[in-house]
Amino acid sequence: MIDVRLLRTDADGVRAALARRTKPELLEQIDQASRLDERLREITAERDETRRRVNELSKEVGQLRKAGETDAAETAMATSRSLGESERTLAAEHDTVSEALHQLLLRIPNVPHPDAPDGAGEEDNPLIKGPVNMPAEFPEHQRVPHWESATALGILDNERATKISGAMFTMQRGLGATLARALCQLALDNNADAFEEIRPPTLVTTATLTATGQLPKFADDAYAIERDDLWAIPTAEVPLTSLYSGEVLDEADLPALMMAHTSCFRREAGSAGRDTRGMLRTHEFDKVEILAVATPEQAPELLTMMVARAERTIASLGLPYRIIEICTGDMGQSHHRSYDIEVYAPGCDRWLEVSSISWFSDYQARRGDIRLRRPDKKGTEIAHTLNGSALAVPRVWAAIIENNRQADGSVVIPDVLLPYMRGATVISPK
RNA sequence: GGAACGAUGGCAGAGCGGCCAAAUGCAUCCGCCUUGAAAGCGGAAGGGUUCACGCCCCGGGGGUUCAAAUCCCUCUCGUUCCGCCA
Repeated sequence: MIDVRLLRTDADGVRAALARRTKPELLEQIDQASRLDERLREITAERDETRRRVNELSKEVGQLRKAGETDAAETAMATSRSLGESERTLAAEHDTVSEALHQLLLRIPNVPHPDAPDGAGEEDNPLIKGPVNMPAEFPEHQRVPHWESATALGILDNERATKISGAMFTMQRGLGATLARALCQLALDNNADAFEEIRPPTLVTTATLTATGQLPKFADDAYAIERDDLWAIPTAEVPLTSLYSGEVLDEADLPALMMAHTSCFRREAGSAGRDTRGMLRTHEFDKVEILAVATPEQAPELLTMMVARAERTIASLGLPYRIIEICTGDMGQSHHRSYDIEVYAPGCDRWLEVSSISWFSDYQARRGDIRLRRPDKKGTEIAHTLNGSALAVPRVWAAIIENNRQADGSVVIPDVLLPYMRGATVISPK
């Protein structure tokens, strides 16, 4: 949620910043929010003045009663009673306008960082680094899509996953399952020096899913368990961001760095038929997420640090990769600045997004009410949040299967994963 | 799932419907005292919103009343007991 006060003091600045997202309808929404805010302030002032008089009169009633002046007390009560009527009307109007403004603000995206590159969409995302580890050409045996080679190796059994749970669910078996878990372990171990490991719940309340920005706008993309009013998390970002919601953190305790390995659940509504093969897009997958709650000053450096950490893990696997920055037209609604790491998969001949690292400025923290207190300052301020995937399993798994495929059809396991593979060094055909 | 009790400031814990933003203790900060500290003494100190006056905040929501931390309803969470259970 953007700061309404910013809208008040610098409406033109907000307009200009959001115009960079190249969504014309946003500007209309901002104007509407400004109008609602103005109206809200008028009503609030009027309501508060009425309340002040009621409070005043009520005190008088008490004093008059005590003094035995019953008639005067009755008069004051009558006045207060009629004021109470108008107070109720004003309060109702206040609540209506306030709710309308709130709903509108929930849907207005974050302002992009001044240095975020301009652009209309995906095609304008600038390349920041790479390609790294990219061979001049790939031998024919690497040009096999993982859904074919992995199925042949017996480590991917999507046919049975579909039987059990329906389309777009996957299942790894044997060393394939071990490999998936090894990737998570690697990502956790690579970040354990700085990040506290958390094992959060994967079912969360509506309030929690709203705080991170998934609701109300993306309700169709999340699995809902209606009977209990719970939602399955699409990413560990959701519970981790809300870990400190409603709390005031001491500046000395920041940044709070957390990581978690969880299943992630996505309905992928609207993407039926796209990327449905193999492990490119699935309803349930494993991911290791890293996340920071920080002061505004700490945030830029943390963003760099988190990108570097995600990169280091990908690089250590020996996969061809590149880093791109997300331009204003392609940025997610909560993002302030954002980078993607992509891995090349020769079998499907595609760059696969395997990590997305973003700085949310105070957008999420305002929704989630995460604040910080400075030692010498009165009051509190809204914290900043950042998060990113340290490693998302399916696409990295797929890229390993394709990139490490040998001429005989076997797949060599990257060295950094060997400690987690129970002695296996290669996945061979049966 | 059933029953009883509970939820108040950083923590603990008072609080006859009006004198309650809220006692007291601990913790914190600033003085005094001391070579320095502890103890003792004196003082300061909640959050949100507003340019400000003010308004709002005693788990959330609703109600009664001129007036609610206080009464009523409801939800959530916690504790204890019973039941069920991997």
